[in-house]
Amino acid sequence: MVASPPSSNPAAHARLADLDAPAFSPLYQQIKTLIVRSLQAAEWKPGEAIPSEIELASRFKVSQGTVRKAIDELATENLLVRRQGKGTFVATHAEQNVQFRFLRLTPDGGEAAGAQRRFIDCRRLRAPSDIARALNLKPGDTVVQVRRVLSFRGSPVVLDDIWLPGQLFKGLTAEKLSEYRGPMYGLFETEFGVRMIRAEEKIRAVAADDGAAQLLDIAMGTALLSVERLSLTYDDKPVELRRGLYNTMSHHYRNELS
Amino acid sequence: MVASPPSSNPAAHARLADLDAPAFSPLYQQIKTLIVRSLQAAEWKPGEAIPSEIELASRFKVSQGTVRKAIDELATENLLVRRQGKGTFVATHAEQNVQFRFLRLTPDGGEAAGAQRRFIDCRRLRAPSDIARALNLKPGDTVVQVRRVLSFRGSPVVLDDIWLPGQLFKGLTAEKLSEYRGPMYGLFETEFGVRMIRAEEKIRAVAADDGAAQLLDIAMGTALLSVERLSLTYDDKPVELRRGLYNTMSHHYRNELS
DNA sequence: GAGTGGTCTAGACCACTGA
DNA sequence: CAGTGGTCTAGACCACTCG
Repeated sequence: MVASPPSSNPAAHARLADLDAPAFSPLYQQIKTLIVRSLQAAEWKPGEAIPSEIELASRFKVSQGTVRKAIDELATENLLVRRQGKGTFVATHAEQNVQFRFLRLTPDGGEAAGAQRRFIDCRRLRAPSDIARALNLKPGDTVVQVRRVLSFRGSPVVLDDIWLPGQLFKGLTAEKLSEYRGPMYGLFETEFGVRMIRAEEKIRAVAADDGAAQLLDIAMGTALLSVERLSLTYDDKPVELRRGLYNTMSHHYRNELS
Repeated sequence: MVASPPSSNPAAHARLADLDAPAFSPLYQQIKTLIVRSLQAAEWKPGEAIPSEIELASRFKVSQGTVRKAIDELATENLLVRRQGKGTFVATHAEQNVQFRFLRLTPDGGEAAGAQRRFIDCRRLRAPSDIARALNLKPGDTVVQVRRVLSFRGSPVVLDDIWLPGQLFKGLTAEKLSEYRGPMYGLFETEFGVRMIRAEEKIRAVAADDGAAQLLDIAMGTALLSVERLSLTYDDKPVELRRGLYNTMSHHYRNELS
């Protein structure tokens, strides 16, 4: 792999000497990078199987163990999913079992129920400066703004305002959003080829303003959770900014620390 | 290790046949369990080095690779910390660099500053029923309750109410809390031998009541983040319940999703 | 230089899946 | 049954730390 002589063991670290003064990078890291590139180039699509470890090992001219270590890390980063006996698959948001992978809201009682979605708005506009900055766009670039409400057992609980780079989401309409079954990020994958890899959230407590109060069917001034999410795709490129208001009367945001 | 013949490779899986109908458990999992037991028994204390991989391998009669895999997982679970060239160490809260490992509050500007602590109260009492339930205590067991305020740059930001099982925290006083330099969990480790391994948080938005408003120097009714944390030690045994109120005017709770 | 963790290989065998 | 990932071993060598 990567300009390495075809010989065996000792060659692995020889790469170090080839270059000027590069940071040393283990083989399995380089393999990781190559695999991510293939994912990025959609050589294998979400939900599909990638080549077997043995095949990848022979392709990259390294041992199976090295490929294993690379895949192991990609699996713990949730980019890949291993299934014993079947293969290794590209992770996807478009599956039932991983629904709401990014939604940390849980009913106080315990059992998570399905959500009803209602799309209030979907329009294209020039990005406000704060949005543009967060999404790494030039001022004046167009963004798609989506506004929606999530309800559980008939009660509105979440009000989301979502901004997406217009460049990447050409042809996104309220109709498409409404028609699609499954999580929104699934639609983004299949329709626009945009995969959300990870996200950073900033959480605050705020008082409901008039508009939020009406849409969430609560009194103005009610304390709400404000969740600002920046979603990133490969190479940590930001592709979604989302501002959510959560009514936490009968739900809570759960988090695990370790 | 574990009733295994001293022979080499094929013996590893023989354990499967030894027992009735046990769930198959890989060797490295069993090693993990043994290491955790030693941690639990304080055979190695927080901050200390555990034996080298080679030594553990010979002790458990397995290969170094198997020990490595066990330690790898314990390291990603933050029970151990690897330091190349030096050894593997028992993770600890009593260190500068991991201060606030469990406090996800960040100033909006960016730079995290040191916190000033002020202890308002530290008393022993019979556990209220909800506290007892959460901590897995019998009704009527005594708990230690601590109330404190954290300030940043002179402004009060966090009001914490903390409940601890009285059984485990004999002799905990406001004075000890005030005197101790470093994070509270560091004191718990060194003074009481209680190690916080992981925690679950439930987050809500609430309105400040009179008492909280005064202590946090804000108007009554201000929206606050309510963070209820249940901290667990080995074997997922709950050892702390904490109810925090965070003023998020100039700070936010940050979270990473993946 | 000795001792530690980190990387890499090669090969054996086990567990699971699906044709 | 063949093919996949999962476990385990043994041995070599590299990178880092510290005396």
